[in-house]
Amino acid sequence: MKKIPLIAVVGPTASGKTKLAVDIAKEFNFEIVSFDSMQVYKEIGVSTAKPTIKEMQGIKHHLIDCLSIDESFSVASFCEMAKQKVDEIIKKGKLPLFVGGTGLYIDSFVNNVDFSIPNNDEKVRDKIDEIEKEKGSDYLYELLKEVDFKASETVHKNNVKRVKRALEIYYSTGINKTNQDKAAVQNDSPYNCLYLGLNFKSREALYDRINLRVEKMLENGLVNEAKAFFENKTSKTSVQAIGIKELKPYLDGEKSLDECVEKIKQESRRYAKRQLTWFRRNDKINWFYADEQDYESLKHNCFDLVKEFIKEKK
RNA sequence: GCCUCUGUAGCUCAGUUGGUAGAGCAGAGGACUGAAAAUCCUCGUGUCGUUGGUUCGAUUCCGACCGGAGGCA
Repeated sequence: MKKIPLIAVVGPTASGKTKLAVDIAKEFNFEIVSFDSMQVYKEIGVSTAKPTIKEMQGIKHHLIDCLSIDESFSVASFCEMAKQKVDEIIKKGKLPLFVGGTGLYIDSFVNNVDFSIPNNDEKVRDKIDEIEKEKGSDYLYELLKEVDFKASETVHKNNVKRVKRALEIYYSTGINKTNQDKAAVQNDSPYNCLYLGLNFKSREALYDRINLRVEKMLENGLVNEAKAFFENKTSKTSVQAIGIKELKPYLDGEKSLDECVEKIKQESRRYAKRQLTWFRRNDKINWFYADEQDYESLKHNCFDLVKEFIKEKK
């Protein structure tokens, strides 16, 4: 069967993905689908560096502003929503252009990971938390060894969040994580993805951009956005947003604004580093370095790859 | 000007009763399948301010000098 072509612009935060994506979408009449765990939230736009209406330049953007901060989000929901969007776009005779920074999301979608078996259960999770309180996290790890020895070898003992998740999978379905993972990736993917990776040869250059962008966020009302955020009901997903959570001590009068802003910059830099670690292991990514060539030539190099990619598919 | 304290990893500081040193943070690399902007793992050689002296041997003791903080004038 012929595979559905997808194009994805990936890269660390502040590398310039938004602009490049819009330019590509304009050139080829694509619709943009965001794969970003935070840009889905309506109420937070400054901290998430969401594209403005002006930056979108009339290009249709999907999976931005579709949730409220009191709703939680997950890879599974993402894949479900993205599938719907991709189907719609294909039906229109167009192609989707994925843009974002949440590597897990795009890879899970492209590889068609199966999330159809529900294996998350609040009650089970509460029960596990209770066991942890009574007997400690080392005990949880011992349980995991019994239930899923292979997972206990992969998941580090100190990574309590993952230990708990593996136990949750087993206790809510009766099938352990190792076996479920195996089944989830068995399906052949209906997609063929062209990855365009945006990065900087100089880490320092990337970090300079990040720092500068945080300053711009402040000018654009980051503090007010954070203030409003904490006045509302939030979810365990949305509270993770960098740029918001770091301002809490300032809003509570515990730390100076400067201290908190420094923290935002630092957390953003670390986030960029983690993103790079994730993307680097994907050898399908075609990397472009924004500090090695000027934007116009970079853009045209991307256009060439895209042109070739969609020609093959016809 | 005199007195006291202080100068050790990018930062904050331990430490060596004299045998050339180690934590936290920062930083780098890595892992990652329903919270992923999260969570976790690994990695520490630096003229121990400079310069003389004592000593087999000094970052450690002594002197001088140069920074920094405080006190007295």
